[in-house]
Amino acid sequence: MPLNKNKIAHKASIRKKNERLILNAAEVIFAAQGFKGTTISKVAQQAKIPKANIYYYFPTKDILYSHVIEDICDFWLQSDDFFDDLNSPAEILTRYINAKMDFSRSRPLGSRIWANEMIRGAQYTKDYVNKNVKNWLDDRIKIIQRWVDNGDIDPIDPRTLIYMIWATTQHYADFGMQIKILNGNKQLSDKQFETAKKNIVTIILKGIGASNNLKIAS
Amino acid sequence: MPLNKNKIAHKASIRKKNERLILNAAEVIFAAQGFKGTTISKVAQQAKIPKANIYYYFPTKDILYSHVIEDICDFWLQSDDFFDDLNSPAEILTRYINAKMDFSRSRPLGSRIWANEMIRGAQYTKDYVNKNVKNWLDDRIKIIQRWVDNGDIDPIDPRTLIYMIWATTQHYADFGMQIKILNGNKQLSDKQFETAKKNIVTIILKGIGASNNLKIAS
DNA sequence: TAATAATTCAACCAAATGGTCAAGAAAAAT
DNA sequence: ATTTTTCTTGACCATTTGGTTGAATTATTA
Repeated sequence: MPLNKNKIAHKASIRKKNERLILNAAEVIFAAQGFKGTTISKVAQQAKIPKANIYYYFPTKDILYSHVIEDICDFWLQSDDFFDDLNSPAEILTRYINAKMDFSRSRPLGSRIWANEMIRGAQYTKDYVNKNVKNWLDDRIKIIQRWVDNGDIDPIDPRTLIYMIWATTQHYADFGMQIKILNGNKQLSDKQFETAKKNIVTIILKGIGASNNLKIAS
Repeated sequence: MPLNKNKIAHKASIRKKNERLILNAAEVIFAAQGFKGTTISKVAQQAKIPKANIYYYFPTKDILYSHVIEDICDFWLQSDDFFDDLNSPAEILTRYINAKMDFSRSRPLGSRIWANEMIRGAQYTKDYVNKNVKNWLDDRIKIIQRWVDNGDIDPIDPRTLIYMIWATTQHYADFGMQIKILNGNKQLSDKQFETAKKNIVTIILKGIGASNNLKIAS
């Protein structure tokens, strides 16, 4: 039955396609309006399908929201991989900061939804933070602590460093509007954004004493 | 008419007292639930007064919200004063960062409401950012640029530095719940918080080359 | 082709919510 | 003491919103 695979693939494709359509639309609305501010009608409008259709794929608003959150978490696991343990502190941190900055620019919506979640008390994300994020963080803390113990970098608190990187990089997504207004109501140009990236990397690397063997970007 | 002053004072006091009561309650709810998630009933419950009473002092939810925002802005003008131009870069930035960190710890609600505002596109705050915040920022940029030109600090982009400080310090307010969960579900202790403050100051000062003539905190 | 399963969608419903009102209680002014 | 003003509050209303239903349409299978 060589057709079987195709049939299944096609069957799944209508559902998958529509789920994706709805999730993308929902991401836009949740990011801009928050959980309560998001109505299924607005999502439907954004997705250009009738409202009842959304309920066909996602039985409740809560379920839709958790799928959006899950989506975001899946995506973020990628950027986390940029923080490996194969290179020098300076190389690893440069890569990680740049990756997080690029995510903030190319996909700010997820970051905003996440920020909203945390502000509201991590109601839907407590478990995820408690498990995945905490594990990830604890691992990186160990890595950074090893750098400190080896004398590769200054004796800084690893946790504070990570928070600093998260805060600074995600600021460019979460506070994009503020940055835009303060930039004369113009989105940061590619050049401005690259300047920001370079400066952040430079300041942090030097700040923790990790830039010794790297040329400072001019 | 020596009583006149008293009368007015007293007259004003009932209103002022209740407005304050309501604004404080509203701040709690707006911070935790966002604009749409806040209902006047919840605010009333928080303030322990009947709902209609709130409408007596604040005719609409929007008006109540803008008063809360105004309140926050007024308060923040204080911390801005910590960034003067009378001392060395290291002293000024240390003072400013510490002040912002302390605000994040003692009054996180305002920061969260502000973050929510920015995420949602600064709908109620565009003018304020465009005027007051922008002016303040442009002034500080000039100050920092002077430091750079004088060779007091490394040649960094002043704007990026300020954003870094804002992001990092406000992270402790906005992402308080995340930080708590990642700290084993315990709020940061005073000692942990002081460690964070010290580390942030140390990393930033060294990162911009301003710590030359300051002893590094141990 | 006939039957079955998956998908679309207008119309509907109950609960929640922003906001109103009018009547009574307290305070202030005369 | 009484009139006027300010303040309080339960009851009420229109709109919005999360969610349902059932019939029509399209796709899949036998």
